[in-house]
Amino acid sequence: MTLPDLAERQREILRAVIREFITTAQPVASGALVRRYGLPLSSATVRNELAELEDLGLLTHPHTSAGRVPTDLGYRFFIESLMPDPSLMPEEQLTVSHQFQQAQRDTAQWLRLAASTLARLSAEASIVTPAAGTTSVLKHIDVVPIQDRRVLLVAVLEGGTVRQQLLDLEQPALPDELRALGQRLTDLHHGGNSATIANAVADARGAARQIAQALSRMLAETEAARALDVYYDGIQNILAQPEFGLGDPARLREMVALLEDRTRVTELLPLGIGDGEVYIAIGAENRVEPLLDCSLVFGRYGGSNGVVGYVGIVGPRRMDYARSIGAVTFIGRLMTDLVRAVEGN
Amino acid sequence: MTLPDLAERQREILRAVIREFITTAQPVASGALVRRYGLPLSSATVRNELAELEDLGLLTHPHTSAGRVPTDLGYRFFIESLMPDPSLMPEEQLTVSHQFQQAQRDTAQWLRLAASTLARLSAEASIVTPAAGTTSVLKHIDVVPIQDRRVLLVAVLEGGTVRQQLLDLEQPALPDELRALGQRLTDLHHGGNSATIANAVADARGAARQIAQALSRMLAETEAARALDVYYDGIQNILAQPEFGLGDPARLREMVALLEDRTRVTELLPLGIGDGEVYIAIGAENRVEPLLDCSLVFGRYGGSNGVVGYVGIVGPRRMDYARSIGAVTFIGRLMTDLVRAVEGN
DNA sequence: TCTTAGCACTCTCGAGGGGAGAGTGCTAAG
DNA sequence: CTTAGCACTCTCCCCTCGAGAGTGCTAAGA
Repeated sequence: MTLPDLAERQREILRAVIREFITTAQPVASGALVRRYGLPLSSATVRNELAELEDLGLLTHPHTSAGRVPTDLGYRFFIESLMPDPSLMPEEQLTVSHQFQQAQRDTAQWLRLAASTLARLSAEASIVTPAAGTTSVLKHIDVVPIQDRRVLLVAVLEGGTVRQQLLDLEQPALPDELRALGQRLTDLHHGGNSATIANAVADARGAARQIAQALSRMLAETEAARALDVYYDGIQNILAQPEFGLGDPARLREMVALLEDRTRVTELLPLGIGDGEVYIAIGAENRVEPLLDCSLVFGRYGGSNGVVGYVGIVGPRRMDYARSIGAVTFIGRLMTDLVRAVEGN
Repeated sequence: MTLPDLAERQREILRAVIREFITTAQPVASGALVRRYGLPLSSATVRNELAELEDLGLLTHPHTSAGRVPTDLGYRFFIESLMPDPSLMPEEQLTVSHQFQQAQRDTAQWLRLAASTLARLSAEASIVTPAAGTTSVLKHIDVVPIQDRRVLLVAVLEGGTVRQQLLDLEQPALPDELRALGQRLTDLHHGGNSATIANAVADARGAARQIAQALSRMLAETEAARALDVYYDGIQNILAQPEFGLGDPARLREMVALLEDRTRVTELLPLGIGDGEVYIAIGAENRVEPLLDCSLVFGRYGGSNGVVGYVGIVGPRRMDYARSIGAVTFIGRLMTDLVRAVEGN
């Protein structure tokens, strides 16, 4: 589907239709366009242009005597060649950056903040996944004594994730011994992943062996659980959309169920896109059933060595694309900076 | 408001009305009761009894020719003296315990699992807060080198929370030095809180001083941020309730907004209750505006030394209280066990 | 005294029927 | 090429009305 060429006046009118529809959620009438956008034309002329835009597939009619509504192609055209600069206002950028700096420097909090900020900026629902590579790489291991044989394993992974796990040692150990053990294991397994650590288990004995086993399993589980570690926010914004709030409640429920089900949300991620790119799926372009009436705007962020995460927005087709793209781009950049900082690049 | 005494037949009828209303969400007719519960009575007799229950304030009428609906007092009576044993089935308990054991032993994951399990068991929305004392107490500190002057501070707190923060040291340090520093700081500040560590800052120099400052601030922030660390799940279940789905969409939105706003959710927590108790607010009994048509079922869990968290369910007045209470009690007990394990008791 | 059949009465809910209003498409004139 | 004018269409809201469900009351029966 290639995008048609349009005369400047038609571009102007299409832009106005989409702007109007985005704010009112009502089919746009020719008269309203003339009135509200001060076009130097009569409504009849506008009607002729609208009819032509409809022939080109950019607009539709809900029924004969209703105003015009953009089609998916219409939105696409808008995004490709009519949209204003989507950058956030400098003040907004500053405010958001400031919030991220003020947040405790903790990955989970950053992710939560990213999700809530995206939701607030776009007034839609947001999705954020943690940055992670395809395999988890160990950076540091620490063994914290809890009570005689019981210890807490704390593992810092490449990318800044921190994992913890309780473990009951076969033999009791003194805090100093545990400390030394943590140090030795860090030296030994630094840079290792689930597989390499599993290989090294054979060479170890006693507590070191036990911990290495636990570590290997933990890293494997981390990779498996990664898919489930998804942050979302702004479901209330979906409920506020007139097209969803007034429509079929079962459909609405399905949408929310999809967002809440962390195993399914990951189906939405545009795994193919590159850094800095923005992926946009309009309406039926995304394949997930309950979201056929929704649009997705996703960005990717991440560090150098294949460590990537996604930030995205889910809203009605009628969403403010410029704003969403601006928000996704900006938050994505912010998250990239944070990941890079933790990585040490 | 004291609860009235009822004859056995009235108790039977009230129980049937509530059971029926919970499943159908429709006003209950006298005829339907006779038909569906095999009462050895005519509908006229049941009508007389219903009228009396209404006089006692346990039931109401939406309008003259409609069936009966329980009042808040009716639900309260049901919970106090009509409800069956709320314990979950042994198989369910086993399944859930198993899931918790299988989960990675990670506090955040446990909390998430608790929220989703509660939501699934009760088919309502759930809220879970992490276990935390009124002040954060340090248990272990670790300094992980990232890149020359940049380090990652990892602090393990009493109760199993793990906090992390990036820090740029004034002077570069070797990994071994950092390791020793972590060890020294752990020995020094173990058992300390934000205030005691702040006091000790004056005595320290260089990196130790910098880290102590960061630690103190981190602990203070942790206490402040605790209120924001809330897990919820099952919003889709709220949307599935006919009383909310078909009603005012703005009202529905307010409810979801309340759940999503972590600063406000904490207003729902029954700070006064004891361990093992279950707090139940029916309808208008809870003070939070958008939830006047909802009931809350909350439990408290926690360790010995004032470290407590909350698990709860939010649903329509018409919720299955036995099931909700059973779920809250069971998950609360599970969480208590987990916290105790991390504490080392 | 308790139970129940019978019946009048009330209220909701859904279907059907205009009428107003908004908006279009077309035609013909400027 | 633009635009005024007009017939036509479709939605939406309001009204009505009948069917159905359910109650409250009364009077008869056990």
